[in-house]
Amino acid sequence: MAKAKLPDGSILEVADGATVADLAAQIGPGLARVALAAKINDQLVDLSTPLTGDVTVVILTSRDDIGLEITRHSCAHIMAEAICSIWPEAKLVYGPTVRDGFYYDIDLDTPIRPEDFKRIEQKMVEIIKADTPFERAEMSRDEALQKMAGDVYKFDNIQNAQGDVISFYKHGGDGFEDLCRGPHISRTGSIDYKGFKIMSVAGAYWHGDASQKMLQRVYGTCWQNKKELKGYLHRLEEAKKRDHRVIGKQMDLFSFHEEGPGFAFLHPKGMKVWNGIIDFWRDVHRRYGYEEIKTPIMLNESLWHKSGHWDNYKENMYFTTVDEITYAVKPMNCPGGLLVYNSRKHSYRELPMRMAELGLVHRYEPSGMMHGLVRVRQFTQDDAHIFCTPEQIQGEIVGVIDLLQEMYAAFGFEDYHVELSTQPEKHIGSDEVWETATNALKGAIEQKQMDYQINEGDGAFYGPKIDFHISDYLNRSWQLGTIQLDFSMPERFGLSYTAADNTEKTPVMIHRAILGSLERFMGILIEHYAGNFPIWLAPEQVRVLPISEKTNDYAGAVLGQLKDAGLIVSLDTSDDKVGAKIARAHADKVPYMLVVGPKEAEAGVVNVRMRQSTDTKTIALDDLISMIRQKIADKSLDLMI
RNA sequence: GCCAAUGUAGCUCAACGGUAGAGCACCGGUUUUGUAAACCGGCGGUUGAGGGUUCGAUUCCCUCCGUUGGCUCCA
Repeated sequence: MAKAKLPDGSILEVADGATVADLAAQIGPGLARVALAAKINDQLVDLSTPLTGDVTVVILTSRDDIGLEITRHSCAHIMAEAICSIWPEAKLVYGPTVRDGFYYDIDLDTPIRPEDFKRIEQKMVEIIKADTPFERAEMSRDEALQKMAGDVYKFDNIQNAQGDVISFYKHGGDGFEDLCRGPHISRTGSIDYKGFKIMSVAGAYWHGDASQKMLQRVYGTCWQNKKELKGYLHRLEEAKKRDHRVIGKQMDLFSFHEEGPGFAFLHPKGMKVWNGIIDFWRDVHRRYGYEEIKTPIMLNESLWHKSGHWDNYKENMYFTTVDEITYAVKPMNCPGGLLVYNSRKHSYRELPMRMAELGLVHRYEPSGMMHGLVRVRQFTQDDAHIFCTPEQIQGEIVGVIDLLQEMYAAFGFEDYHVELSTQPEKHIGSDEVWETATNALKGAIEQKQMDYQINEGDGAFYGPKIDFHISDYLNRSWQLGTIQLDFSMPERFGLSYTAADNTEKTPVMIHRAILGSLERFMGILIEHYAGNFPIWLAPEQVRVLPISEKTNDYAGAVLGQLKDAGLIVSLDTSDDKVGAKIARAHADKVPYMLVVGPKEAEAGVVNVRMRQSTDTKTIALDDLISMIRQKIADKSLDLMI
């Protein structure tokens, strides 16, 4: 007899060699029907796995995240079979699950087009309806290699596979078989044939290596049922509405033009948001002891030879020649900052020196890389370079993290993750210096009690770094802040300071950015707020809406007072009814709408309506002004008055 | 850059091998309006650019440019 301990603590005895499916049936016919796979002693297995001895068993259904993932993986196999049945020459490469679905990489010379999705889906429905079992077959690695000797992709997969036992799964009437670790659902019919959809096809290099063959990656999504699928498709539609490119157009914040691909044009309203961000940024940096500098956007090419950018970064740079002198448009601000440092001698008493720069940089990006404001060819970095002694490193890093946390909190970003990248193979500087520097970074993160992930060998060639990442609404991860230690530049540029013992020493240089690229940050902010900027950042804070022309004079007076109070305000004197004016103000995402008619004019008050609310409140204008000003000063995320 | 898709009025989208159409926006008029869109009229397009096929191309084909979704990269 085998003893199975279940999640509720109970122990069920089953005949030795009985399968998980048998166990599920013993627990109840309902469970048997929805069971997809199981965990035995925390190991994922198929329902057909026999039970022996004392084990803990968790039976997984599509309600479990893992159950759904297994379903998706099985769905990927079914799609692979469908594709192979349509294009027999297709070679399967690799088909994992991803968030919300799965993909399968396929080597096939005929392009798979969106028009083909329907017939692939139809074939998949047939396979699901045929309800054939997934059957696992195991063999040794050598046997598997021999079996797949003619298939470069599967042969490669087997070589990369972990463990000594290699498994294959078979399903379908034609005996479709694929190398796979498993587990899988027990029958193809367990998938709801209305619960999946093929989403897109894209190119993907084998092993993600641009020198390898471009494969076709077919993406699909799969859910418990039709309703869940529809919910997912609906969420995608909603996410599209939040896309900063869409909102940017709607709200007239910025635009792009063919004349300058990857160069953003900020419109008046976009500039209001931009200036709101940098006013705050300057205030914070002043408080944290930074000085601000500004360096030219192009500098003599020779400087970039000296800095090492010519050797390491030339492909991403723009150049221009005037009077036979070649200038490089700066892709980074550091060389300019170094020239500023070197413009006079420095004493140890001045350190740490924190020099900030909102530097406009240009980086040539391959055309396929560009994406709205978040991936551009020209952007403004909120850069700073800190020059300090080795002993000061950790304290400075902690200071940067403090500053960063204060800024992120003001924008309401709670969810970000930290990555520490360590010494890469190709690097400069001794192992000792790297260790000291890496420990300083680690020490600072630990001192701040932050969780972090280590990216071994992912540092820059000149030093280790810490990166701060956040996810946008479409779940793409973006790097915002970065703190990088640099051992290369101070030496290349012969930086020095006079130490207490009157010797000349080389300072340590820390590069850091908090928001990263202001353009990108603005894009992320737009999505984060869905265009509903908090009052302190809103490109239009208040709009006055007179009921009719008869109240235009009073509305004008209200407008004047709001302007005098320093608020960004406008007046809608169009010949529309107030309902239309309100609808338009909502579309423009204006935080406060002031409706004024004869009643308000008589009493000298305003009727306030807040964005995202249908409540209204009548209030004296002076009171409203002081409340709004308070909210701006507090950077309040709440509009309620 | 690579793979695929795509480009029609300021915006969102129709149509089609035979002279391009709607809604919103804009302009003019009527209305003087009370909390998410009053009514009437008008303006607006060498259909991304350039070639080719054709009696005829916005439609089919090619090249280029932009954009979108991915892949590598990174702020």
